Amino acid sequence: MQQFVKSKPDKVTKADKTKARLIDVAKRLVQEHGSDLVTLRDIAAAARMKAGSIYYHFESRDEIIRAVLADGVGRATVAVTEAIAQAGPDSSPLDRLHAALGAHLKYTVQEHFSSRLKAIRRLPKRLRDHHMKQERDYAAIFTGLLREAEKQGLLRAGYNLSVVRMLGMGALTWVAEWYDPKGKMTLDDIAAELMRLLAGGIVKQSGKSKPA
Amino acid sequence: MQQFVKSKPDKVTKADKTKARLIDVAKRLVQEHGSDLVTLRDIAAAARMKAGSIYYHFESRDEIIRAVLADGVGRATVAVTEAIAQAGPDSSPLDRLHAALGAHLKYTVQEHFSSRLKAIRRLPKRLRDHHMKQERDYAAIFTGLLREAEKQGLLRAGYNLSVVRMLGMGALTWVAEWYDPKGKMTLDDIAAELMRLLAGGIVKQSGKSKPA
DNA sequence: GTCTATAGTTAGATAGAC
DNA sequence: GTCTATCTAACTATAGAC
Repeated sequence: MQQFVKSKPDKVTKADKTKARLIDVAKRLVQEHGSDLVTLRDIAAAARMKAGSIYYHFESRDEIIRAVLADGVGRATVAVTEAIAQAGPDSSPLDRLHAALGAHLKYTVQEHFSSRLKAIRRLPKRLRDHHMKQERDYAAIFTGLLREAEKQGLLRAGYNLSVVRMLGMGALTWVAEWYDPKGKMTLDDIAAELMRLLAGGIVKQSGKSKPA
Repeated sequence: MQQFVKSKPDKVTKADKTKARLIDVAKRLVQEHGSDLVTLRDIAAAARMKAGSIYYHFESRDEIIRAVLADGVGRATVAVTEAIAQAGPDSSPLDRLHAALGAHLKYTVQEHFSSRLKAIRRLPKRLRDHHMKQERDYAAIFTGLLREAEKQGLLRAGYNLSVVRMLGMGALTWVAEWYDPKGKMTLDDIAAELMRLLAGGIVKQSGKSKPA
C-alpha cells in the first residue's frame, strides 16, 4: 500500500498522523453524503476535534477535499494496477481489461467514486487542474489495454477506442447509483456481464456479421 | 408538448405563468451549476424578481427543485416516446431501442440529466419517493424494448436484461460528463457506437462463439 | 496541537407595506 | 403579486489562550 498523503513518509510526526486521519474521516463522510454536504464541523466531529483545529493541518476546506480526491484516484490506480498485474504479463489484454474493469467497479462502488467528478468541478481552478492530470492518467490505463488488444488483432475494426473506454467506464461508474449489495448479482457478476457485452454483444449473430 | 407543471392547464393565470418561468430559469441554473449551488437569490435574479417573492409561488426551495426534476423526467419521457413512435410500430425492437437510446442521450447531454439523481437523493423523503416512481417508469421504457427483442428471439440467451439496461443507460448518462460538442463525434455517432457495441461487441468473433 | 470565542458571510424563510 | 426588511441558522475562517 502506497502513501498518497505525503510523498516523503520518513519521520511520521503526530501532525502527519492527524492529517491522515482527517483525510480518512473526510473521505468517509464525502462518500456517504457527497462533498457538498460535508462541513468542517462534520469532519472535525468525526475526528473528535473542533472545527477550528483543522486549520492547523489544512489551509482551507478546499484543500481537504482535494486531498480526499487525490487519495481516491491514488488508491484506485493501485487497485487497478494490482488487478492487472495479477492477471500476469502473458495474459490476453482482454483478460487484463476484464480484471481492470472488475477492480474499477469494486473501487467505484465501495468508495462512491462517481461523486468525484462532481466534486472536482467545483474546486478552485488551481486545485482542479492539478487533479485532472491524475484522472487522465487513471483513464489512460484502460485505453492502453484496449490499444494492446487492438495491436494484437483481437478487435473488430472501426471502433473509436477512446469512446469505447468512456462508454464502458461510464457504464460501471454509474453502477454505484443503482447497485444493491443485497441483490442477487455480485460486483464480479456485473463486471463479467459488461465484459461479455463489450466483447460479444447481446444480439444473436445470424450468419452474416451485421451488428445493429 | 405536454404540460408538467400543472395537470389542469385551463385558465392560465399570471401566477401560473410566473411559476412556469421560475421552473424554467431554475432548470437552466441547475443544469449549469448543479442543484446544490443554485440559491433562491440566483433563481430570483434570473427571473427578475426578489428572493422573497418566490415564496408566493413555492412553499420551499425543495419544492422548486422537485418541480425542476419532474419537468425533466417528463420531457425526457416525451422525447424518448416520440423517437420510438417515429421508428414505427412494425420496426425491429432493436431499431426502436436505438432510437430510444439516441433520444435519451441527446436529452441527457442537453439537459445534463445526470445531475438529476444527485439532486433527487437530497430531497426530503416525501418528495423523493414521489419522484422515484417517475424515474422508474422512464427506465421501464428501455427494459420493455429489450424484453420485446427477447420475445422475438433476437437476443442471445443468459443476459440479465435489467442489468443490460442499466449498463447501457449508465454509459450514455455518463457521456454528459465528458462529451465535447466541438469534437468530431456527434451524439448520433456516440449512440450508434453504443448500439453497435451493445449489439455485436468489440471482439472479433473467431468461428467459435466464445465471448470474453 | 487543540481549544474557545467570534468575526464575517451567506443561506432559507417570514412579515408587512404597497 | 412583488417588494423591502429582517430573522435565524449555518458555514468558513481567524485570533489568541492554553
